[in-house]
Amino acid sequence: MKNSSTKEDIIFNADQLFYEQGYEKTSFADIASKVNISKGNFYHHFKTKDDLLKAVIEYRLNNTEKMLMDWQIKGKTPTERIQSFIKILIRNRKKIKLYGCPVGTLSSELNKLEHSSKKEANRLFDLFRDWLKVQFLELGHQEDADRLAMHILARSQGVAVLANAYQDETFVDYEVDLLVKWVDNLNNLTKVKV
Amino acid sequence: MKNSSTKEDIIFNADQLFYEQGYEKTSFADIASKVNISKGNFYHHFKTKDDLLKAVIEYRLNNTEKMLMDWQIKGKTPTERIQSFIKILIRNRKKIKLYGCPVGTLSSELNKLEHSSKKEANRLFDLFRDWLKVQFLELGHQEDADRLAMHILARSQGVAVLANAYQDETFVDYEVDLLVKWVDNLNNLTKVKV
DNA sequence: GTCTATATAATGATAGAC
DNA sequence: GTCTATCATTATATAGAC
Repeated sequence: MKNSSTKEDIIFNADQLFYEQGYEKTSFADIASKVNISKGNFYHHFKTKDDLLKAVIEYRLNNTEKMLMDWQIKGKTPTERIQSFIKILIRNRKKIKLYGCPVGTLSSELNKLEHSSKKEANRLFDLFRDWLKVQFLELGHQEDADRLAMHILARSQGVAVLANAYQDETFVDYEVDLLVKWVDNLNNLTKVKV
Repeated sequence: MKNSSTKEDIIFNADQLFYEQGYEKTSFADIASKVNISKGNFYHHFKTKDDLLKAVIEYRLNNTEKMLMDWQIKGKTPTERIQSFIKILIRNRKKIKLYGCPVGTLSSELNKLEHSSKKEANRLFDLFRDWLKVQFLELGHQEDADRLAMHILARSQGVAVLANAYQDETFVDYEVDLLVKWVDNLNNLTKVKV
């Protein structure tokens, strides 16, 4: 495990650079200089740049899974858990303002590149989608749980795109309020139904 | 005007390629082959690639302005006009599914590249934002016309990102329905108020 | 495992003939 | 205005010494 530290360093820094600059724009030279290794050393750990991307996506998938499990434990009700998701826009708004959503922007880029890893990158969306769906199912939305999950995902993506375009953090706050109210409203309707 | 045809050809094809593949990924070779000119000829019309990007953005700005003026004339009420905007998601859903929103994806890419033209690219958002704001003002939303404009812009962007990620056109239809209902509801509330 | 040196291909860009 | 070279630079990737 000791000698895997450089590999982890590469993944960690590539993850950041891919987010901040985009995958295409980020060169091995960029990463090598940030990790403080030579470009040659690189290829001992990853055969190609695509290979590195795969590792970064896997890293992100793991981190996301951990985060979702954490939310699952800490939120006492589905509504509370959904709000953990919504509030991520607030928690990360500084980075979202600067670089957009890491999931959405990578997806957009890889889709345009027709990149072989685009499917894997979109699995990041699946993690959120499936997790949200579970919450809506618990709230009693048997019929449209997936639709509601997609809706809330789309709303979040839209907020990220515009916060990034306008470099505007306060816009995030306002839209998050709207989303929270939307969830509360859903919850109330459900309670009335039941 | 006759000899400007090649220049226009370049802009027209670059516009498409920047949308489909992204700005960074699209090379002069790509464009030259599509326009059927040599790479050398290129530099007679544009000094640099950045220069070409500026021309493409200007081209898009002009087209967008024309489209908005057209909607302004053809829509008889603000609600009808806002729906022209929303329905663009339906009209362009095939391309949105494949490449996302041309405005949003260019904005995201240029923001990550810290490109000198990012401000100009974001003016595309401004055109829609200002136009939508006018409609909401006419609907009587003096206080929050801009907020409503941003909200509807964000919703549209979110739909585009997810339709692209999931290569799903039907999702667009569903979200467009929700948006239309949202506008109708606003309109009714306004009428009641007045 | 890490380095230096290098191969190779593609990119944006230029020079100059026609 | 368009073409055919060609250049300089950068990118991914490899070879081989340590």
